[in-house]
Amino acid sequence: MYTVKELGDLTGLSSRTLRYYDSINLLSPAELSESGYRLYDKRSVDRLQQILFYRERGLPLKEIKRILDDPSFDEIKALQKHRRQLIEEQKKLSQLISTLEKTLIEKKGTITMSDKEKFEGFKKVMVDENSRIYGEEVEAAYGSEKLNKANKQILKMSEKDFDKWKILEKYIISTLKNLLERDVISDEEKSTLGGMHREWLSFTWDTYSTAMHEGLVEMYLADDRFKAYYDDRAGNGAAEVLVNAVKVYTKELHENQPK
Amino acid sequence: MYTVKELGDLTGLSSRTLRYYDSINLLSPAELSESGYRLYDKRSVDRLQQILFYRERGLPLKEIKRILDDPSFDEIKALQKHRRQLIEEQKKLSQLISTLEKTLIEKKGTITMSDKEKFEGFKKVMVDENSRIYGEEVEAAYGSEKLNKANKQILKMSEKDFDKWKILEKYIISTLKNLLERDVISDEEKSTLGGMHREWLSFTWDTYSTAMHEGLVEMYLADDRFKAYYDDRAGNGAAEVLVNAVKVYTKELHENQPK
DNA sequence: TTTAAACCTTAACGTTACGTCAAGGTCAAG
DNA sequence: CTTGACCTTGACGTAACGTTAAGGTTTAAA
Repeated sequence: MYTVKELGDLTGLSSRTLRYYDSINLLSPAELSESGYRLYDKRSVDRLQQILFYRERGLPLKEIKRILDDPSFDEIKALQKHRRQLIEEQKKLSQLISTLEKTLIEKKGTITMSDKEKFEGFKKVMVDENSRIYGEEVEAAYGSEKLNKANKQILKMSEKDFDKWKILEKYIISTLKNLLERDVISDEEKSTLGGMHREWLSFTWDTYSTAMHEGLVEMYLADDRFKAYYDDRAGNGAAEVLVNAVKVYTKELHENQPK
Repeated sequence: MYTVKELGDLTGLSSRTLRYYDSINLLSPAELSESGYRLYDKRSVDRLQQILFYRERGLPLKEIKRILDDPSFDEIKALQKHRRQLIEEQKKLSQLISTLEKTLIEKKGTITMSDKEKFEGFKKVMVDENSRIYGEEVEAAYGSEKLNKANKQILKMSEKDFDKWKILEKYIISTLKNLLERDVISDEEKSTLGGMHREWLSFTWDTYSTAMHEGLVEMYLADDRFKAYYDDRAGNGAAEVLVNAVKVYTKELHENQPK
């Protein structure tokens, strides 16, 4: 049995918040002590965990209450949905960090960003409760129209992404080809190429670190298969140029001389 | 020049929000049209981007205004701080997903969780404007490698994912090869390797628990075929290094104690 | 050329999810 | 037996908008 303070410390919530949740009947204590203290038990704790997962996803408390109090509520399915949503959220964050890093480099004067690019990653992950948790019921009731629309959007998106991914790769290779014909390559050009490669990478890697990026391209050199891939497509020495470009790019991310 | 709606569409904000930001002097339009329409220019757009980065980190608008209006405000430094903070946020999310996955496994009846474990990852990332100004090295030390993404398994493994899977495996092996040539391997490096292995694993495993992860790598040692697989590719003793690395990684996950 | 849709404006009230007193009761430790 | 850290129920405050109302402007089509 936990008191409000204890449960608050456990979860990071304030006592006031727990009292508020009681007042709106979102989370009532298991019982009251003789002197009227709220006492929470294991079941409350589990319910609170669910509440916080939903809250983390940005659902209003009223909606959370509706969902949790629904007799057909399926805890496991809800948790799986949470996981998908959080993974989406993580993607958004990665995107945001990527936008931020691009901005950083832009401020240092080597690239320019479109206004649209400046806000990639900010927009909210869509929270559509109806389309999955009660997927079957919704479909039964309203036909599969709404559901299909949602699903189609995901498919369409990834198809588009896939195209973008391939285009980006082609672009990298043609840039490499261009640069190989030149005697001198400026750091700016290298950084731009490194950034392109990073963007290409971000389609397949959800998390990014400069160390890992450098490690990957170093592997390009060590592994003949990868080296051959770039050399074949863009010309001899292409892999080396790319590795060098990525290093310039990651170095710029770490340094902080303005302009 | 953008009107409210246009800027709103660009950023994902509502017109009302932009009008509100104007009313509190957080973001004023560059000028007003003849008929009184708000018109935003490039400078507004850049300022708005900064505002949104701060907002994403959870700072109250009043504080954001104070920071941006401070004459000593350094845009580049601010962006770098955003980056560190967002990476921190990413870490929290990974932790949360891990908690969620543990909960899922618990619900399926194979493990039990302490009440404390049930809330790991919920607590807010500290938003401390003043601390950590001198933390550039910290950033280098804990890159986001450790922050692995959970299961891609939701979707069937696409061609794209399959490539990533193979690249990741190559990368693990080349890291192993590197580490084998060294006398001392830090816990950081081990943990990073363990995290990579987990990410690799997540392509084929639906759910994750540290116990399962440990169990799997222990099997690597017991089963000669697995041991040979890594030893052949990365050198003698590679399997042991990997097992050790995974143990460091899972231990860190349990202790929730970075560094 | 007019007319309807889709913008824009200010003003004002509503809402969510709490924070913050205030005034008082309870409990374990010293 | 007193002190300090808890707890209680109000009740008002607040941040960051959403929403509605009442009306003016722009644009593109009929």
